[in-house]
Amino acid sequence: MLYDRLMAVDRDHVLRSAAALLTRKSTATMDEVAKAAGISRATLHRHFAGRDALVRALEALGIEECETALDAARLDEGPAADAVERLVREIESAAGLLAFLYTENQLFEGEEQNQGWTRIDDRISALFRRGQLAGEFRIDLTPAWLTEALYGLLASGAWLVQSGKGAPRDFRPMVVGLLLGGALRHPAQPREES
Amino acid sequence: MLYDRLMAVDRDHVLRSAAALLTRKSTATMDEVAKAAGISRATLHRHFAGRDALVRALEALGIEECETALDAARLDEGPAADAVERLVREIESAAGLLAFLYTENQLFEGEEQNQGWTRIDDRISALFRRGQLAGEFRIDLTPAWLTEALYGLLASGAWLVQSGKGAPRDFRPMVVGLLLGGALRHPAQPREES
DNA sequence: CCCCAGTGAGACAATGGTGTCTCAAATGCT
DNA sequence: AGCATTTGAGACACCATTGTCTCACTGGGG
Repeated sequence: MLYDRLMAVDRDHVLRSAAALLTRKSTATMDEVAKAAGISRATLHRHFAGRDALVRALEALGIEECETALDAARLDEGPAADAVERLVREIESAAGLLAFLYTENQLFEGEEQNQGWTRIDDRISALFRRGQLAGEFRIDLTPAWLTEALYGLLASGAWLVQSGKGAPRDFRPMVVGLLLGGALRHPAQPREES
Repeated sequence: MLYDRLMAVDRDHVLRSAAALLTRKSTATMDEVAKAAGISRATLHRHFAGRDALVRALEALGIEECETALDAARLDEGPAADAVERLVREIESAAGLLAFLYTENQLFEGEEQNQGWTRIDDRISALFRRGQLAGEFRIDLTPAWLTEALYGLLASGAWLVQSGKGAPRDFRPMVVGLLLGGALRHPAQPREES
C-alpha cells in the first residue's frame, strides 16, 4: 500500500535523526528523539514500540551500514593496508552511530549481543589476519585487539570531530594513520597514498 | 576525630567498589552500588549526597589517579616513546575507571567539563608535542588526536580484557604497541624493550 | 555496664520517563 | 467536497529510581 511506503521513508528518516541525536546525547528521552525527528511522541511510538525497539532498530541499522561498508571496501582485494583504508573511508559516515552502539553495548554484562556484531567482528578480524599472513601487519597484536582498537579509534575520532577539536576532513587520515602507522616516525616507510 | 578517619577509609573503599561496578555496568543503581560496597543505601547516602555527587567524586578520583600516573611516568625524561610506555604502565590500573568517565563525559553536550581533564589533556598533549619536536613522532597527527586516541585505546583495551577476549598481561603491550608502532610491520625498526 | 555514633532496613513522597489512550485537526486521495 | 488515514497534543496510569526520614540495633569506648 501507499501508506506503507510513506511509513518506510519516514521510518528511515526518524531512525537517522535518532542516530544523529543519540550520538551526541545517548540519554536523550523519547520526547527529545521525537522532536529531533520533527514528529510527535505518539507517532514515534507508532514506528517503534518503545525505547528498546528503537535502540534495537538503530543497532540493526548500524549493523547494516557496517555490512554495506565491509562489502564496498572489498576487504579481500589488494594489500590489507589499502583495504583498511577503504574500510575506514566507507564506514566513516556511520562512525558516530557506531560510537553510540559501541558504548551502548558495554552496558549489558552477560547479555549476549546481537549476532550481527560477531559476524562483523569476524570479517574485520579476518582482514587483519590476512594482513598478518601476508607479512604486512605485525603478528604480536592479535586480530581481536586490532579489531577492537579500530572501533575505539573510530569512536575517538568521531568524538574529536564532534567536539570541534578536529576537522571532519582529517577523520580518515587520523584513524588510518594511527591504526596502521602508529605515532612513531618510520623514516624508511612513508605510506604511499592512493 | 576517630570517626572521620574511619569514614575516610570507608569512603575510599566505597569509591573504589563503585568504580569497579560502574566500570562494568555504568547504569548501576544506587542500591546496587551500595550492595557492591557491602553497605546499605542509607550509608551510601551519608557518604555521597546523591548520584551526581558520587559520579563527581569518581571523576575527582579518576583525575587524581591520572595526575599521579602522569607524575610517576616522568613525562619529561628520556625519549618520548619511553615516557608513553611508562605512562600506560602507570595508568593501567585506572583504565577501567577512565573508560567509564570517558564515555560518561560524552553525555553532556554543552556542559563544561571538569577543569582537571583539560589540565591532564594538556600534559599528555605536551608529551606528544615533545616527541614530535624531537623527531620521534610523526608530525601529521596532531597532539590532540594522539591524546584522544590514547584514551580510546585505553578504553578499548580495558573492555577487551574485561570481556575476557584479551589477557590482562597483554594490556600494556597492546596499547603501547598499537599507539606507537601501528599495525604495519616496520622491518628495520624493532622497538627495543626496556 | 551504659552511652552513643554509626548502621541497616524499611517506609514514604517526589521525580521523570515510559507506554497507552482519546480526540480533534490536518493531510492526501478520489 | 467527501472520505479515510495519519498525525499531534494532551491526559493518564505505571514504573523504577531517587532522596529523605524514622527507628531499632549493633558494637566499641568510657
